[in-house]
Amino acid sequence: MAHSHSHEHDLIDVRAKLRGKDRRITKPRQEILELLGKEDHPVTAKFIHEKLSGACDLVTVYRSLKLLESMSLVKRFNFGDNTARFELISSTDHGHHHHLICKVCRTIVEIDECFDPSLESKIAKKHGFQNVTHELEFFGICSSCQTT
Amino acid sequence: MAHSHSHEHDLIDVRAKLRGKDRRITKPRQEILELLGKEDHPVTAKFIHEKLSGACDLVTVYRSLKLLESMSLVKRFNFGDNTARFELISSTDHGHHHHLICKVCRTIVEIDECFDPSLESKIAKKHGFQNVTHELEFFGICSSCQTT
DNA sequence: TTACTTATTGAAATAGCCTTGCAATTAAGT
DNA sequence: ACTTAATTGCAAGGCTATTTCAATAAGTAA
Repeated sequence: MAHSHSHEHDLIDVRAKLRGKDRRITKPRQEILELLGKEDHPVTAKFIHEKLSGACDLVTVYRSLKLLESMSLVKRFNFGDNTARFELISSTDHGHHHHLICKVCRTIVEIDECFDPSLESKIAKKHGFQNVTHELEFFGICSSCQTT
Repeated sequence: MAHSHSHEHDLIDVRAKLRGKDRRITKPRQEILELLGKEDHPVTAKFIHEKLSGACDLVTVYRSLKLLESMSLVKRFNFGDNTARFELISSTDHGHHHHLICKVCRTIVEIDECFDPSLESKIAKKHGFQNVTHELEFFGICSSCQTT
């Protein structure tokens, strides 16, 4: 999970990565990273902006997330509601995990299971693709939302 | 694939389904269904509107697609570029198949393979969810776009 | 066919997410 | 501190998709 290791360590990584790219460690970026470190599930830019309540502009949140994504520090998810969600990439699962989302209340559950990686390489080979990855999300109705 | 069975048969189904819902078989809806029947891959509302060149308004395309989706005649896909894509649900695979998308040129390849369904039921059971489905898309770099 | 009822359409306006342009600000190196 | 260039805030703009409402057309019944 995103919050399972120390934030200090993360920040050192970030500083190193930023320096190499001629970029700066700014207050908004630090705050966004810190917030993401505390969240268990992917969150929207709007959510981050509200939680940070005035610490920076919403535009800056978007820009920061885009930067952090390009640096592979943050992963972007799309749950089909036209709103991007972002999660800190954890060092344990390299950002690769999936979600189970309630179609009714939009509750998100983190999923560790995945299918056998041979499926991916098989597909890549069959169609001559390289660097094949996948996006997999599960949708259903959570126990609270079931009409029984 | 979407175009693998007769359009006439599809239209009979559509008529029956529409009648039961107190809805009407209009020219735009017929044209959209016909167009989708000819496409091999999911297409955007804008694409449909352009192909139909003035046959109806773009708003009508959106509305029709939403209706057809609610009737399980059309399936909506999301390839992460903030644009919904739509495909006719074929009677052969019940609309369940996946795609391999080139990250560079956005070429789409239809994929028949899928992981073992036991993974889905396992996840559903573990978290107390019902009616669990999944969205799975593969992304990579196609042979034409590889720098080698 | 004609008349009637109501779903559907087109056009313009609106909503929501996200991006861009530019002047003002601030981080980082010297 | 000084300098340089990245970054921010604000306003404006872009794009996908939805809503409103009067006009239109599909389906039904006479």
